[in-house]
Amino acid sequence: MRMDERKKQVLAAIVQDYILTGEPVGSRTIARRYNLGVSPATIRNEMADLEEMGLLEQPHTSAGRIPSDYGYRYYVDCLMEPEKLTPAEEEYVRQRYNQKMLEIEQVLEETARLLSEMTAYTAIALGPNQNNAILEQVQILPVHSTNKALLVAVTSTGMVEHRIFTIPGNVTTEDLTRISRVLNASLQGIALEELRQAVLRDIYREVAQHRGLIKQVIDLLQQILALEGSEKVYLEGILNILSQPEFKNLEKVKEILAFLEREEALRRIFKATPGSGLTIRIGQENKEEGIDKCSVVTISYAVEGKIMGKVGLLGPTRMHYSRVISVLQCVADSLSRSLTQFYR
Amino acid sequence: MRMDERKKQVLAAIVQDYILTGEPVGSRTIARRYNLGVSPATIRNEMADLEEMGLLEQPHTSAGRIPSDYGYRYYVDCLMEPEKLTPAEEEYVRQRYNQKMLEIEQVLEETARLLSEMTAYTAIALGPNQNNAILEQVQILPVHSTNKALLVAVTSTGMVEHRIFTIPGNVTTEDLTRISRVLNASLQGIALEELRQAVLRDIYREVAQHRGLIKQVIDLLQQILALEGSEKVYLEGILNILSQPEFKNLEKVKEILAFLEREEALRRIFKATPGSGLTIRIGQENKEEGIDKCSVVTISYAVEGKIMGKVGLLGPTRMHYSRVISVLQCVADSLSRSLTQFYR
DNA sequence: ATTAGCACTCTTAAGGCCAGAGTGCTAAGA
DNA sequence: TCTTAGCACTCTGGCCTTAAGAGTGCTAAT
Repeated sequence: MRMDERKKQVLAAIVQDYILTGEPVGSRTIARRYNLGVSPATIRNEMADLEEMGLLEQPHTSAGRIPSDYGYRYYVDCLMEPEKLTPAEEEYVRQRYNQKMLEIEQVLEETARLLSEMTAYTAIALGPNQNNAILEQVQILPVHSTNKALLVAVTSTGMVEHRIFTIPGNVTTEDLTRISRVLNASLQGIALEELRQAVLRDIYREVAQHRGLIKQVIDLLQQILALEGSEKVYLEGILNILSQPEFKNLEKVKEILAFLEREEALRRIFKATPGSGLTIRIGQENKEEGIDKCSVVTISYAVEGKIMGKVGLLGPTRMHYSRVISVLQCVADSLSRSLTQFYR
Repeated sequence: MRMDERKKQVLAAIVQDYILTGEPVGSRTIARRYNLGVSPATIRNEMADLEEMGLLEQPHTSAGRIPSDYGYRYYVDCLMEPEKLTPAEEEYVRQRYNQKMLEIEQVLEETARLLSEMTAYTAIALGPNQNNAILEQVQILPVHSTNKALLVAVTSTGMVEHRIFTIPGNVTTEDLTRISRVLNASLQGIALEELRQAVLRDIYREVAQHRGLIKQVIDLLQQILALEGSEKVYLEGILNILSQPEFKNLEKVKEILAFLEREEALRRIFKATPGSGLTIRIGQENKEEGIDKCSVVTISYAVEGKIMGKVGLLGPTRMHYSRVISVLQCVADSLSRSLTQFYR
C-alpha cells in the first residue's frame, strides 16, 4: 500500500494529537480538530490502512488509534515540522551559559539541569570523550605523613582527574618533585597511543631509580585517559518522567528507575549512537533493558568542530519530538560555544 | 495509664508483626502467633488502652492496629532487642572493606552500596566534615595554553579538591611554582581559622607581586575547607524504597523522590542529628518535607576516635529497626577501621 | 480480671449494568 | 470508483450492589 498525501496528513494529525493529549485518538476527533475536508468515515478507512501498514495500533477494539514505534519513526523522518524556540527561550538558554563557569563538570551538570527544566523529560549528559585526550599537566604530590602520593592530571578536554596511590618508603618529596618535572616535560601534549615506547625510555634514562613508581604512574595515567567508558554521566530530572501519564503504573516506574541507576547502561545509550549530530531512538529501537517504551534523543557537542561528548533527553515514546529537537540543538549549540570559549 | 508488662508485650508483638507483614494486626493474630496466655478479647482491651495512650492507631474501625510514630518510638527505646548479624554477614562486611580502596570517595560510595544492599532500604553517606580539616598539600598548576590555573588541595580528611581559576596574563609558570612552594610551606598543617592574619602577612612578604592572585587562591581554599555543607553526598538504592508496600502509591513515590533529588535536604538530615553515635528519627520527627512517613537511622564514622562523617538508612517508618541498627553499627565500625588504616 | 459470644462496622473483591466512545461494514450517493 | 451516512457491534470505565472476611466493642457470664 502506498503512502498518499492524505494518509500522511492523517498520520501526522494522530501523532500530534496523541503527543498533546496522551489519549488514543478517534476518527471524529481528527475530522473535527484538523480540517482535512473529509468525513470521519473516510478517516476511519485511512486509519485502518495505516494500521495494516504497521504505523498505528489500537489499544482495544473500541478505542482510538495510537502511533506504533514505526508510526513515530515515519512521523519523525518524513512528517514532522521543526518547532522553533521562541526568541525568549533562546535568550534564556544563552543567558544560562553566561554565568562564569570554570569547571567543565559544572557546565555539564548545568546543561543537564537546563535540558530537563526546559522539556520536563529526563536529561542525561556525557562528559568529554577521553579517548583522544592529550595530557596537559601531570603532577605528583606527596600526601603528608603517609606513604601515599597524589597524582593529578589535567587533560586537553579540561577534565581534572586525581588518583591516590601508594609509594615505596624510600621516596622523598624531592624525588616526587623531580619525577613530576621530568614526567611533565616528557608527557605534556602527548596522546596516549604514543606513550609506551620511546618516551618511556627517555624518562627511565632521566630518572634511573624509581622505575616501579614511574610505571605505576604511567599505568594510572593510562587508566585516566584511555579507559573505555570512564566518562562521567550527569543525570537530571528523574522526577520529571514520573509525571508522564505512561508511568502512572508503578512497575514501569521501577523498570525505568532500575535503568537510570545503572551508569554503564546510560553510557551505552550514547555509545550506540553514531558519531555526530542528532540521533533519535524510538521505543524498541533502544536495545537497553527497561526503556523499550521510551525514546531517547541525543546530540553531540563539540569544541572547534571536534566532537567532545553528548547530551540527550529521555522520555516516553509519546515525546514532543519537535520541541525536544529544537531544545537540544539550541542547548548543544550554546554548550559548544561556551566550551570553545572555555578552552581558548 | 501505666505501661504494665503485658501492655509492653502486646505493643512489642504488634510492632514486630507489622514490621514483618505490613498488614494491620488484629487481636486474634497476636493471640495465635505470640503466646501471651490470654484470649483475643483481653488483648483487644489492651489494644484499646494502647490506642488511647497514643501508641497505636487504627486505619479504620474494622481493621487491626498499626503502631503510631510514638509506638515505634517506645518500641525502639524500651522494647526492641538488638538483632545480631550472623557471623557470615559480619564476615561479608569485613571482606567488602578488604578490597584495596585508596580514595575516600570510593570507600563512601561502596559503603552506601553495601548498606542498601544489606537492608533493601535507601542508603545515604556523607563525606568527611571539612570544618576542622587541615591543609595537607596545596599546589597551583598552570593549565597549558590558557590564562587559567588549577588549584589542587589535599586536606587532612583525605579529600582531594580542585578548582580552576583565571590568572592575570603576566603570571608565568615559574611564578606559579614559586607561589605554590611558598603557600605550601606556610599553609601546610594549618587550620582555616588561623589562616587570615599572621600567615597571610608572611606570604605577602615572601611574594611581593601577585597579591591579587594569592588572595584569590586563599579565597578558594577557604571555600574548599570552610564552606558549610560542602560535604559530598552518596546515595544508593533509591529503587529499594519503591519495593516497600507503603510506596505503592505514586504520589508518595514522587514526594520521596523529590526529597532525594535535593542534595541540601539530604545533608540537613545529618546536620540535624547530634554529634556522635546512633540516631533514630521516626516519621514526623523528621522535619524535612517529604519524609514524614519515613524513618532515618544514622550513625557516625570516625578515625581514631574523631568523628569524620555520617552514614544512614532511609526507609518507611515500618522499618526493621533492630536489623538496620545492627547493620549500621557493623558497617560504621568496619568503615571507621578501614579509614583509620587509610590515614595511617 | 478475664473471656465467650454477638452484633456491628468497614474494606475489598466480584459481578452486573449502563453510558460513552469508537469501530467496521454496508449500501447509497457523487 | 471514491466518499459518506447510518447502524449494529464491541470494549472500557464508572457506578452500584452484594457478599465475604476481618476485626472491633460491648455485655454478660465465669
